[in-house]
Amino acid sequence: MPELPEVETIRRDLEPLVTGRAIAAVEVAPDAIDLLADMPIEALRAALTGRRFVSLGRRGKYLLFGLDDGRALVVHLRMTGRLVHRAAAAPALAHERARIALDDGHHLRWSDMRKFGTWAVVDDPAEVVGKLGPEPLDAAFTPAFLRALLAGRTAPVKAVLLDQRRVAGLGNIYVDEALFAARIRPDTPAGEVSRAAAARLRDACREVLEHGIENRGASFSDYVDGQGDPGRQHEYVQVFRRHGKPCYACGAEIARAVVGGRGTHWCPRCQPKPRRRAARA
DNA sequence: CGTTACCTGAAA
DNA sequence: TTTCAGGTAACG
Repeated sequence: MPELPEVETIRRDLEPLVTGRAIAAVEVAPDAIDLLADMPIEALRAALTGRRFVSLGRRGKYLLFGLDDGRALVVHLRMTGRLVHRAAAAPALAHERARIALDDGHHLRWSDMRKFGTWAVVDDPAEVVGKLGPEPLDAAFTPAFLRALLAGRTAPVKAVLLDQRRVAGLGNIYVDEALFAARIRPDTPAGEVSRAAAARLRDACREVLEHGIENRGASFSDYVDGQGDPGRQHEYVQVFRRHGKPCYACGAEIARAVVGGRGTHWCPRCQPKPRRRAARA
């Protein structure tokens, strides 16, 4: 469900609502064991109850809740996880499986239809996020960095962008949108992306993510923000899930195929196959 | 490297 | 009934 813009929107929503708040109680549904990577529910409850939230950060698609004992609650929403701030008396969310009671009469409610999301309390968030690639909105994500990432690889450029160890935070929506904006076909072998195209792609990644944040995320199905409201970015996508419809730029029919194991959308005219270096006569 | 599994519900 | 889903880890 959530990619960088969706997780960042939730982070910005929740940060002022949880920072400084103490944790009065933690309730986890009995069938929510798989929520926790390694920790028994009782250990989670003991680690959180009585603690105070001191910060809320994000790395890639992870939310990092800093605790006043120096540890951190690290949450990943995977496909359908939701984290919503609600008055304590508010009715349960659909598929609600956990809640954190704050000391101001509100809850952080957790729901997760597909049960893929994870929580972990760790001494150092690097235990979880240490292997991620750079943030695409940081200065370290330069054209030269991206070019080096792609160089020499035969995997589709889309697969490289989706690999969180190489760049952190891009997912299926924003990769398709960035490749459209950069006029690169998603199945192009990464090593065949030209220097100029790689430079366009670097800018395109940043632009689509920034637009996604400005529009508070894309709600194609399950994503909601920290208040439980959908975003608007799905109204502005150029190619994602638009297969069979006309390209806004040229009118050609948007195509769909599986690339890198994921449903992939592109404009066959705006994103032509790269011109192979002419064979020597 | 690509494929499969994890789980549930909506859409085709 | 079958396919598909915004993610990732574990396979071969």
